[in-house]
Amino acid sequence: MKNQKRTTIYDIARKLNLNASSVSRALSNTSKVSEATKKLILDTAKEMNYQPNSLASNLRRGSNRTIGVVVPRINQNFFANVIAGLEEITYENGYNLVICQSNESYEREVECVNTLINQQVNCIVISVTADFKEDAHIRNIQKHGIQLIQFDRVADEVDTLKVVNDNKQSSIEAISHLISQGYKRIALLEGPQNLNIFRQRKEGYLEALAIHGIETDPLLMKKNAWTKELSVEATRELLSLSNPPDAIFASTSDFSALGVLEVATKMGFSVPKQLGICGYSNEAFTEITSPSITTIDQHSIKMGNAIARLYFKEAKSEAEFSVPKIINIKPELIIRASSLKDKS
Amino acid sequence: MKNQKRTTIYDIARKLNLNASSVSRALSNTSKVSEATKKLILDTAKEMNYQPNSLASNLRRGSNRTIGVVVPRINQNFFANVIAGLEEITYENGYNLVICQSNESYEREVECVNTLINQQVNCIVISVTADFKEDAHIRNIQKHGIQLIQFDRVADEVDTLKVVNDNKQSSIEAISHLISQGYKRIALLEGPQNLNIFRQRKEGYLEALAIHGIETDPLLMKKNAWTKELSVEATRELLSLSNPPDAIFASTSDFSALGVLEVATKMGFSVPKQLGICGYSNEAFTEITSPSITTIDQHSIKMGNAIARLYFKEAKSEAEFSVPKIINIKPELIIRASSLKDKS
DNA sequence: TTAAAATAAGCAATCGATTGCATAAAAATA
DNA sequence: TATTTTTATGCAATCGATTGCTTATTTTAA
Repeated sequence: MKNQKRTTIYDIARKLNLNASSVSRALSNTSKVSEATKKLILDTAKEMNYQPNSLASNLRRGSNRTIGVVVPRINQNFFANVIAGLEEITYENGYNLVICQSNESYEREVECVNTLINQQVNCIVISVTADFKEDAHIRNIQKHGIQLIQFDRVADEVDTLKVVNDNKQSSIEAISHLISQGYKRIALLEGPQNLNIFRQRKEGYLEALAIHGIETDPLLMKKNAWTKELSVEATRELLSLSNPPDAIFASTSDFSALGVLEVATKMGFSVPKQLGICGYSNEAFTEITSPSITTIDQHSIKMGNAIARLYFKEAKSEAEFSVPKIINIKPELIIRASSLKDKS
Repeated sequence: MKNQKRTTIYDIARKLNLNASSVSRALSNTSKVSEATKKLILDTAKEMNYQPNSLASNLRRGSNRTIGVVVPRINQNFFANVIAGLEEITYENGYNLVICQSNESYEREVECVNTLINQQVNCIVISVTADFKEDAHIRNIQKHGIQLIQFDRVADEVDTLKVVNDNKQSSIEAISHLISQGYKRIALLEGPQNLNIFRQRKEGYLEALAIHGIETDPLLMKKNAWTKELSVEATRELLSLSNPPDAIFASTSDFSALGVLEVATKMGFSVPKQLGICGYSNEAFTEITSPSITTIDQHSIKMGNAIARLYFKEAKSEAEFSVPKIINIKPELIIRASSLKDKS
């Protein structure tokens, strides 16, 4: 069974005393085959359990109806959802997805990209690693005439199609909400600043404070607090200050926010009365913690949809496709108990 | 830029006044090329930004170093983790993953499988839909000489490599634990019985009760309660019985268990004092509900690893690979507050 | 009945890399 | 120096499907 030979169009042609070209035409249903032989060919194909060899036809046509995806982690909620959203639309269009994960390693990301280039995918959809160093591999995609769409974590300086959240705006909304609830000393847990998304969230934080005439305090801005562990650490330091914050914006993730909540509870700060909390991503669990956590929904599935639609629109238009174009998906502030000082 | 031509080995050969075969040999680093020309070729390849065309070489070699995966939903925790586990090992071996989701639709599953067959993947890894009808498409994979590994939700009657959880055993452990805590009327939320995993979990439930000499009560076994909504419904009915259960085993998922918890709380049953709860899958949130939920961890990442390792072991052995072989991953009962009657 | 038009089917090149076989050149041996 | 062995390179077929061009056959029009 291992070395069983597959049926090819030549096998079908031989059996019917026809030429392979006729079989090909019958199968692809293009003109120039009589109805009678077409039926004959289709029946024999089914009978012989024929399955077309995509490798061959893709090689010939120079396209393989495939979109390659490179993400840091497949099993991270946000990325899994974006991929699900992508899959929905690509499937409708008869395309396939090849998925790679860079595991937050720059070297591995480069390898993934190269593999996808070799596979001649029609488009590469990428969200770069936190470990991002150079953009040569990204530019190389374009050099090979492959459509490129960056999303969420993007290399700003490369001109490509981009689908992003408006991180700055959502931060502004989150902070404004906290301020409107009466919180006055708002701390920030930052992510690595080499990633655009974390830079933008910080900008939003700073701008919101400025708008409301609140002075910033360097003591309240914690760098690199982007895992639950790091966040626990940072929160402990913040809450030990002689003048501790009365709210914490965990701009990196809901996991960080969860860390904040745990430490706060342990240290006897009541949430939201003494400490307001806002996370980021709207992970499923934020709804069921006590108190539930205020957070920002990134509409990840919609984002996936938008990326795929962008590709199919751009790819089908004959226009120059390299016109830089940025699609902004508006995130949504989900207000829950952890930031409702008013009502507590 | 759109129609930019890619560099091929012929371009390199022409530039160096060599034959393409030498270029190919130099690049694949097989013998029979002098060190001098090899260096020359490699340098020119880099200079010309050459990327091999995998389609061509795969066609020629008849293999494309790719594993196809078909799962019901990419963004479901369990599957996302299995995929992550798969990816880890396949990457180490220089293979790629092509991922498809069937969206719990049988028709779509068949399509996915066909696409993967056409793509000549080396192996198909599949977990079937709840909507499972016939196994012709699964058998077809084998007919085409493609390695096949089923996992978790498997079509029992097809002889293939399988990687599964011991669902029956884990159910027995869960129920035994509940009994040991003093619960006496234990209800079961079942999943669709056309899926092996749900049948096994039910078997385990029945067997555990039998072992402990507890009679079963048909009123306590709720069919098809496998989403949070259905589970909420079922729980409401159960708790409205004149003689309600004192524990509920949500064998379908933690989401169902969450539904149980919510209804119980709303109806004034205190958990775990009056009602014990056990879920399934160890979703992240089970740790942070109040009370936290007892559940069963399926070791999903390890499962993905095991599947991939199985393939690479079987694929490399020259032995008949179709020997049916089943790998059992032992799930682990994670005991949390929701089932600790003793201490409450 | 014959010429023109339309249709059906075959031929052969092509996509790019791989590989068995043949040959030329260099190295080793006699 | 002549002969054998080794090494490096070229030639050409191959993987399977697609497609422009040609030829054979049928249909339609004159």
